[in-house]
Amino acid sequence: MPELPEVQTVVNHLANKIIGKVFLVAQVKAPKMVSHNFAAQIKNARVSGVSRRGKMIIITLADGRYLLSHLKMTGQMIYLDKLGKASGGGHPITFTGFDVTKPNQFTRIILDFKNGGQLLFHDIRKFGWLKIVNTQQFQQIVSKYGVEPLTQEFSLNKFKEILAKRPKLKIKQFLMEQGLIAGIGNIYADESLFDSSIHPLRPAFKLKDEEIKGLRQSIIKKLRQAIKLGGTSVNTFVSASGERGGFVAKLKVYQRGGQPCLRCHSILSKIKLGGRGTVFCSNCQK
DNA sequence: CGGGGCTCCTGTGCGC
DNA sequence: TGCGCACAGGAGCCCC
Repeated sequence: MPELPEVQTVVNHLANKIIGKVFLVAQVKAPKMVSHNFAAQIKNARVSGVSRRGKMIIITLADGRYLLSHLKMTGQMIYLDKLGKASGGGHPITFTGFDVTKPNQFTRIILDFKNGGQLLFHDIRKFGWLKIVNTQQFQQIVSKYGVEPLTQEFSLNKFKEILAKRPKLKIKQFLMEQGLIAGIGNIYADESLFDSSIHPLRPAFKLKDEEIKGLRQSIIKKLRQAIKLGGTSVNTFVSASGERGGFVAKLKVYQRGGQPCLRCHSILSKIKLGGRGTVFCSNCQK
């Protein structure tokens, strides 16, 4: 599922392709996934920027509005050039037997640009969305996100400060709380906790200074590593050019429940925490 | 506040 | 072979 590194990967690709382009027509095959009157509102809008806040994709429009999108679990945004090819040099890949670099049965929204080029929004489960908002709505949405972990703002002091806001929350759930830290989901929460040897059920206020320091470093390290490798392709993630991510080979605990810990060879535990699968090593995460 | 559960949705993989 | 079901889970929502 797309988290900060995967969304950043998509944003990086899109930024190179669609800035300056003007939307022409929207084909909305799944009306629930878009905001009211979407097709009419997107028409003739010019893209002036592509960025990210947490796991949300922000496409800035030249007229002051914003096209926002969330990939949720299985969303994909694919850019096709005027020849209908997914540029970026990626090899075409398939998932559930379908080529993601062309429209298929999971293509929920197609946005055509003037003078060629298309943006495809694929989503098997239809949890993802696209919406157009004005400046005021945008400010309100963005203000609900917590600190960006890959910015200078995410200092050790800042981390301690936000941990103190929710002292009783289990550290894994804390890490996934978008209003506290933006962009971490199930994969990077589990991986960061393993990397820093911290048990996912520890209450935030019980972390020692050294552990907080280590966890912060692990979060930054894992997110940066994943961005460098183009994200993690668990299930259906692909970049905007349809490529799979390379971080999947670096996963140490995620989806490895019941398998040996790569550090101490104990069998990794798997539990449910807040409805989410959580894998950790009960021997080396304390 | 924390915790639990439900909801949206659909493909996959299991047991029988 | 095919049916039924648990599971995957981001995030909003509800209730206790």
